[in-house]
Parts: sequence; structure tokens; C-alpha cells
Amino acid sequence: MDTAPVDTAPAPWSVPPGACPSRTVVEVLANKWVLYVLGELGALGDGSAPRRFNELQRSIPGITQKMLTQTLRTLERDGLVERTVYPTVPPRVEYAPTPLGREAGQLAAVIGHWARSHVHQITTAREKFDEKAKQAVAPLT
Amino acid sequence: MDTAPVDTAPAPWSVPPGACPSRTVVEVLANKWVLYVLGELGALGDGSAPRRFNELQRSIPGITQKMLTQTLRTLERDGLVERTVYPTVPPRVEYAPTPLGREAGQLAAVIGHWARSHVHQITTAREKFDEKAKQAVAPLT
DNA sequence: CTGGATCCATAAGGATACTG
DNA sequence: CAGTATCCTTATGGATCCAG
Repeated sequence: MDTAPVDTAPAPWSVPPGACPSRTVVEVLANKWVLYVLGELGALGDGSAPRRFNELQRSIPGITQKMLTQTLRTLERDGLVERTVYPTVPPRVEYAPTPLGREAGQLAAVIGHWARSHVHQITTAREKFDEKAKQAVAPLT
Repeated sequence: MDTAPVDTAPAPWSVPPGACPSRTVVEVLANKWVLYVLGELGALGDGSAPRRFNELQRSIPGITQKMLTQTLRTLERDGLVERTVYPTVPPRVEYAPTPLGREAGQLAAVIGHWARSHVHQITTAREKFDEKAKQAVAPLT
């Protein structure tokens, strides 16, 4: 796969009114389930074992079957994960990140790490903000 | 600000059913408008000038006034941007990233960069995927 | 086991009009 | 200029049932 040259000609960006292509890519990552799934799939190195559907669902607390399916589909469509179906009975389907998906997974991991290391700071900021807001609406007693 | 020790005790995560705090932080970043705004605010270095409301709106194509307001509010609440009001007439309001916001802005920038450098790859993957899907529903002619 | 298909509630978000 | 408020449409997403 991916035998085509990495770079094609920088053709004139005939961007149809308001449709910047790179934005569509940003907006793929701007999705919590995508981040969690990519993080899960891409967390480990190159040799990480492909994951199965239910396995993924269990490892991502709160995700529904629908959202997991939907997320995996778009990721497959975008070439970020590869879906392999083993026509056994019962069916066995495995999901593995593509090289590109592993890159995205690293971005997800970075975000996750940043999030974890600043939770407290942000939580505190929120509390402070909310408290001030409360005072503003109830200045007298 | 931030005179408290960066790290508090690793208290037992008494996470109320399904509410992982760090997730709420991830989910702040998992939002396209947040990414665009942070990218815009945090794009430049420490000495970047604060941005005004309309200025921001113009520099982020497609964002509505409502979304910009809403986004800036949550970012302010989370301690990622600082809002300064100059009680002049007409009103002048400036938005600047906090140090934390600048960090987040860098994450946004990284995502943006990754997106731009892989647009083509992903666009191609989408076309290929969609074409295959089309064949599947119309296999004979 | 791995989903597809539905139904339905809620949230996100755009358009518009109005205000200090 | 910098919003707030409202309406209204669409998208998101959860729950449930069904099927290969």
C-alpha cells in the first residue's frame, strides 16, 4: 500500500467556498472518541497487537457500541486504522492503526498526557470562575 | 497566581461514576473551535499581542459570533485565556492566552501542522474508501 | 462476536435581532 | 465594538432490538 509518491504537485488550492481541506483533517481529531480510540490503538509501539471490537469497547469506558462502530468506520475511511475481518464463526474482526494512524495516536497521547498533568490546574480555575460568577448574581444577602 | 504547589497529594481517585476529571480536559481540546481559537491566540510567542473580538472572528473563517463568544468563555473559565475589558466607549475587550493556554495553543498548532501535512494522504484514502463502497452497492451493470 | 437499523432525546450550532 | 437573547434546524449520541 501507499506506493504512490508522498508528495504530489502543489496544485492551486481551488477551495470550494469555505471548504478548507486541512480543516476536515483537524476536525477528525477534534472528537473525543476519535482521540480515545486512537490513543488506545496507537498507544503501544509498532508491534502492538491489533485490537478486537469488544476489547476496545471495554478499554474505553463510556463508549457505546454505536459510537465505537462509527468512530472506527471514519478512522478506517480516513486511512488511520485498518480493519481485518476473519470470516470465522463467530466473526473475528481486528483493528490496527496504520502508520498514519499511529502518528495520530501519538498526538492523542500527547493531548492525554497534557490533560492529565494539568487537570488540577484547570479544575481549580473552573471552581474559581464559577464562584466569582455566583457572587456576581447574588451580591447582597 | 498559581502559588500552590504544582502537585497535590495523589489522593485516591474517588471518581464519581464515570466522571474522570482528566477526561473533561481532553474534551476541552476535542473541539474544533477551541483548537482554532487557541491556535490563533497561542500561535505567536510570549510577546504576542492580545487579540480583540472582531479581530479573532475575522481570522477564524466560518466561526459565528455565538461560537466565538461561547468558546472564549469556556477557555476563560478553564484558565486558558485571560479576558481584559477596557471600559471605554466603544468597549474594547482583549483576549490573551495564559501560560497554560499557550501550551494548549502549541498542541493546537501541532495538530494543525500534522493536519496540513497529511491532508492529501487522508483525502486520497477517503476517495478510495468511498469508491469501494460505491462498487459494493452497484456490483453489476 | 460484531455490528446494522431504529427511535428518540438532547446538545450543538447557525441566523437574526437587539443592547450597553 | 462586543456581546446577549431567541428561535430553530441539524447533528450527536444513547438505548434498544435484531441479524449474520
